Amino acid sequence: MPRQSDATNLVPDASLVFDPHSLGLTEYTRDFFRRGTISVARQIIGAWFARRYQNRWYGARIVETEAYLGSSDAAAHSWRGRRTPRNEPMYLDGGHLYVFFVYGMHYCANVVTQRAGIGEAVLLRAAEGPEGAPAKLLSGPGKLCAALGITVASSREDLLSGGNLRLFHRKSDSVNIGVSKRIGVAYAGEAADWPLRFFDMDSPAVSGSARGSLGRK
DNA sequence: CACATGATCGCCT
DNA sequence: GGCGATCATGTGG
Repeated sequence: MPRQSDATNLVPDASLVFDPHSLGLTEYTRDFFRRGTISVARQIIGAWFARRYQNRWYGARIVETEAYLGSSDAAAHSWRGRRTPRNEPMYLDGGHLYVFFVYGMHYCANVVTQRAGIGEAVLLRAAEGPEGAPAKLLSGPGKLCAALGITVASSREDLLSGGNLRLFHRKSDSVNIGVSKRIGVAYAGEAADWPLRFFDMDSPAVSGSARGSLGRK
């Protein structure tokens, strides 16, 4: 058995197989991701994050995100303009993926926003699989990556170059969106209280137990 | 339901 | 050397 950190291209969960085209999904344009990070974080609630693996598509509907606002945001890896080998993908053009490894065992996936050199991104925190998938299979950023088999091997990938990772949306979808402070960033001073977490209030797959002031069980 | 804790390791100071 | 954009499991109310 390989150690976890050696696993770089994992198999997605079989329950996530789906067909993007039969669902009437379309892809975003580059300009969509080059806009304000908060807008992108809100608007990709309800979008489908998809990975092609061995000629099949696996995907899940995003139900929870967080915005990370670059150099002015003490919770962001790009705080004060910091650039390291790990966070370098944050500075790619909007529409790329930034994946990092935390707590010695989990991966977290972000969609880069704004233009190259800015360093902002949206963390994908939770999603729902297609019908039939276990309700809480992707109910957390680490679980989301595990279920889709995403690791740092996918960092730097472009969601808009016809590759194996993409983001789809359906034009007419409307979602009841809740807002709260971000999870797990208590160290970040006043930025810890900024209302930058967005979630589908009607989804049972939202991570943790706190679902905002209107939280439901 | 609300905490508390252990697991585990790459990254940065 | 310390700690983290997490998760599962445990305890107690």
